[in-house]
Amino acid sequence: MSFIKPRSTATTRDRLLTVAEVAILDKGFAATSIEELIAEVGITKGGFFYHFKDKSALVEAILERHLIAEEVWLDDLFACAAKETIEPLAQFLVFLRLLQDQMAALPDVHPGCLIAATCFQERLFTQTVHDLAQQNLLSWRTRFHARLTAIANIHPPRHSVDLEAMADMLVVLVDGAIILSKTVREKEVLPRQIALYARFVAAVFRDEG
Amino acid sequence: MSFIKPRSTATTRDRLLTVAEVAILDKGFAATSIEELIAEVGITKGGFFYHFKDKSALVEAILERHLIAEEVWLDDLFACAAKETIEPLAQFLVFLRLLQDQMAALPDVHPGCLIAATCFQERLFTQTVHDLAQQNLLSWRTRFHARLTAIANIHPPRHSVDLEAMADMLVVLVDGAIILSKTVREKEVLPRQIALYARFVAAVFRDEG
DNA sequence: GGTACACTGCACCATCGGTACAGTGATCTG
DNA sequence: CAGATCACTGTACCGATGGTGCAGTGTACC
Repeated sequence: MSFIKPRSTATTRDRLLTVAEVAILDKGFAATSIEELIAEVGITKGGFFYHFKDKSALVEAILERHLIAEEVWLDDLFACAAKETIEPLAQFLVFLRLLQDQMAALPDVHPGCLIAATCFQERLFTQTVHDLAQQNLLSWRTRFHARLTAIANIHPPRHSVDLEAMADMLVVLVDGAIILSKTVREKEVLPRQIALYARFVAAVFRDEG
Repeated sequence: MSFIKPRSTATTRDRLLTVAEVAILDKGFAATSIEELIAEVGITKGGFFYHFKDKSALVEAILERHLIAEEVWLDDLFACAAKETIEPLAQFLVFLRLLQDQMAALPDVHPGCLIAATCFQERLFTQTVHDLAQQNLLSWRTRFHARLTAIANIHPPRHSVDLEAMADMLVVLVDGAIILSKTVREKEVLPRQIALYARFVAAVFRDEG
């Protein structure tokens, strides 16, 4: 008596991804059961395994979607910053300001970071999942390293610094701040760390005065 | 036919803690089964539940032990730094150098952070576990905030900075760097971030010249 | 000699991830 | 309009794992 008509795959699969992403960030991967996900979406177990061959494949799909969305998000933020100024340092500082504002505007403590979550549960995930996580972080590194190099060409750094480490520092700060803010339950931690990073960047590159 | 004679509780319990800590850092909490732990230690399931009422109690005990050990470790590092100089800024920079060296000396990628691991698996642990994690991070904040305040009293900061955020920054960098280094599998990430933090501290407080 | 400690050994339960597969209504294709 | 394909349903079942309960047992301490 299936009075519920089949929905398009895209919709059901996407709803599954969204529901799972929220649940995993909220409770952790291991604490999120397939049964609870299908109950929320309104399908059966068979339906779940029709879309994903196992729980790890679900995480792969979430991560893939997340990676694309994050790239778009960062591109947008940089595009916004580019509207204000074309000067590389100023532009980067505007970008950081926008990032900080968005993090400050979150209603609650940041929901968490999928990449960090996968990193502490090594054996629960396939190699593909870890590869996607790696790809994600390296993309941040490359992106910011390019910006910093461009800045350094115009503003010779006052203190000799490792630009790659400085690029890494932003993603490191964001992930670390999420951990700290979740653990001590203070939502201000993340925007404050971004602000401090901006100070650092300014201190290194801003011309004397 | 119990030909294996009972060992003292302290020993068995402690061995359980050590084996579990290594396994959890290596594979994650969910992927670490009680069965595998007792096999390694050489006791039965009944023996395990004699010591810990459940898996979460095991993590509580590991965290409690870890907290104490970490305090001792940091105290030692500061004591070492204090032998070199009594000047607060120089002392803090020596401490950071020691921390960096120790992290650089690790044979492999840092094994991970228990606190971070618990933070992304919220529902798997009791409130006590989360409270212990919070206590641990707040202890870092307090410790470093006191140092930075002492430094700021002597060396008025060149750039106005949020000293609490700067104190948080160290623990944030360490946790974040562990995530990055584990994910991209580069062990240099952690010492490099500590070095960069030291640069930042120096840039903020070091007198002109 | 008695008691507490630190277990053993075994039986058993519920949950959960995962498999297998037959069937079914809606939709697309020629 | 027939037939194929899609997106599932429904059911039955399996193994691993966390966890319970409890009686018994060798050792150490008082």
